[in-house]
Amino acid sequence: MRKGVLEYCILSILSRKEAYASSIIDELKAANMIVVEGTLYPLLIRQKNQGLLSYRWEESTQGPPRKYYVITDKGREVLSEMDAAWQEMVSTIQTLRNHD
Amino acid sequence: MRKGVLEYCILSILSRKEAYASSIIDELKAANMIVVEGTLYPLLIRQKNQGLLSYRWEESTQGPPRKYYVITDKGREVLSEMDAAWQEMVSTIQTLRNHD
DNA sequence: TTTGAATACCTTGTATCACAAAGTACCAAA
DNA sequence: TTTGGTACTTTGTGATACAAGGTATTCAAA
Repeated sequence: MRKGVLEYCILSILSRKEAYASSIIDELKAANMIVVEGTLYPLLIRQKNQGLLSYRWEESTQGPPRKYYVITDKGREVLSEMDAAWQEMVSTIQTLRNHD
Repeated sequence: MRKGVLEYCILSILSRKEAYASSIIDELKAANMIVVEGTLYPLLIRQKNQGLLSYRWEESTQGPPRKYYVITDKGREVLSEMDAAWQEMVSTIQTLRNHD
């Protein structure tokens, strides 16, 4: 029953292109999903420690350097498992919800 | 970001007919959703304390008396809010997932 | 030159929640 | 009267999301 929707969203965003924390927060916000820094930073570190992400530093002209996260092959594997798990969850809820 | 999928499932099940904890677990299991007693009992108590559920005792021929939970009017209201929130979550994920 | 605003990263403390495990209690059949 | 099945409850632990605060860099304005 452990959900991990947020992890799913992060991997999903990073599967399209690399990004740094603040930009991920913006993208989530644009999708109506509120996440704060205190949630996201530890989560990125966790996913990196699990081998799902790597990162590189990049200078910015607008302030301090940015930590760009990149999804790994293992991250893509896990993402596709999460796709399946999410689809199953959606259809489970649908079953429960329309059961008569 | 706190979702409460499990709360949603419980209200959904109880919106069809009253039930006691063990039968709810069986129904969830039938829908491929594993939930254990130590999760469900506190959750039912929480929802009761929030006024979403009430309960009554009923004797059983098969063992100890059962605590049948019943959804309240407020519970039905919250359930319909959860319906909307769930639909929004599903479409948010879809947006993130298919964004290009 | 220093100050402040903007950007970005990180940490700490707290509350909640799902689970494992153990405990309590009732009943019927062997 | 003991055993097995059913049912409810509690306790302890780990994970996680959040609020709040802290550190550090850059640039522009005072």
